[in-house]
Amino acid sequence: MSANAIQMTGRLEPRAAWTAEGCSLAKALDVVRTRSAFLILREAFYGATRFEEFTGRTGLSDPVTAERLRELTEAEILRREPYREPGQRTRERYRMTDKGAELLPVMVALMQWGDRWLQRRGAPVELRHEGCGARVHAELRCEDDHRVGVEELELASGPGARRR
Amino acid sequence: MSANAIQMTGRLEPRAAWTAEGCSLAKALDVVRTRSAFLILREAFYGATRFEEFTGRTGLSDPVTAERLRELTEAEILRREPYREPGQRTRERYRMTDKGAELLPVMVALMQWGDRWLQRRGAPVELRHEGCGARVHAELRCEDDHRVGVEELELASGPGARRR
DNA sequence: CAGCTGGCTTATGGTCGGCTGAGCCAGCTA
DNA sequence: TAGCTGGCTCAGCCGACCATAAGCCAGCTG
Repeated sequence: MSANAIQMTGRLEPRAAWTAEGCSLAKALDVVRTRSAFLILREAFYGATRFEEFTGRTGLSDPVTAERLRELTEAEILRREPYREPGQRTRERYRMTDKGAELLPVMVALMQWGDRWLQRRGAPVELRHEGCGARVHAELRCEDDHRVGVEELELASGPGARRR
Repeated sequence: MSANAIQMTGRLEPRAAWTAEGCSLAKALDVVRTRSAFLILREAFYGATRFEEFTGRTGLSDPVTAERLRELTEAEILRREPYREPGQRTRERYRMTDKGAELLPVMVALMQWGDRWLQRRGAPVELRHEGCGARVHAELRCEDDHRVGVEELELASGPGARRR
């Protein structure tokens, strides 16, 4: 067993007896699989709401941006809502739903991995805890609030597992 | 400003004055952008090391598996090493490097989002803390160990920012 | 009422990600 | 020596992802 692999317990042992069919990771990737979707979500977290902001800040083309916004809205990660600036006509803007907001740990985790392994001089952008000002990162915790490393993880069958 | 967006501080305000060029998230996505790469990493975390395990458990075809293993090895996320089972010839297997292991929070975060929003009956597979047995999840913390929600985040310029 | 702007859509084409099906090579086993 | 198995490679194809270039429409501003 590799040093960086997760231990198996209970009904998941032996590994040869099951596959990850119906896996939540695969399902999540079916919803947000593309680079463009991640970039649009990044900008949504950064506060972008208007079409032009999304294209301008991500460098994506108009057609891709439009298609992705449609898909993310369809998936209820973004919500379209009308708005009106003074002296302007009514337009649509895009805001994060709670479902979308819960993708934040994914984004932060990816970003910090990039900061650590792919940048020379460290993070170009840092996340800070408002008020306290300390840097923010994503980490694994158990419900008893212990910090958890790879070697301390066990896999177990959950409530959504298919019985056979 | 949307309720689910991050606040800006200091040199990052106003947002119109900067773009996320050189962003770590985009760089990370350049390394692991495909569904197949995520699935292979999932299986590597679950303990797979041999070519046949990767193809069998992910459902990916041979050519894609081979190409992805090559790319992940090239990116130093996996490491090839020779091994030999008794009465067999020497073969190669793939193991996670430390760089690869640090992608675990990304995988866990994606998986838990899928568990929460895309499954009917909850997680098919659960992660537990070895020994203590409590369920494990990914979350955001600051260096002072406070739990951090979306509305409590601030963006600031980091050491790797481009000055102009 | 002409023009401009924001927010798109349409058309076209290149590159990438994935599949199937076939073949190849090393070395063990019969 | 012939076959089998694991770990691949090669060829050919299709659909998804992304770009560029152009056009469209609503409604404000001159």
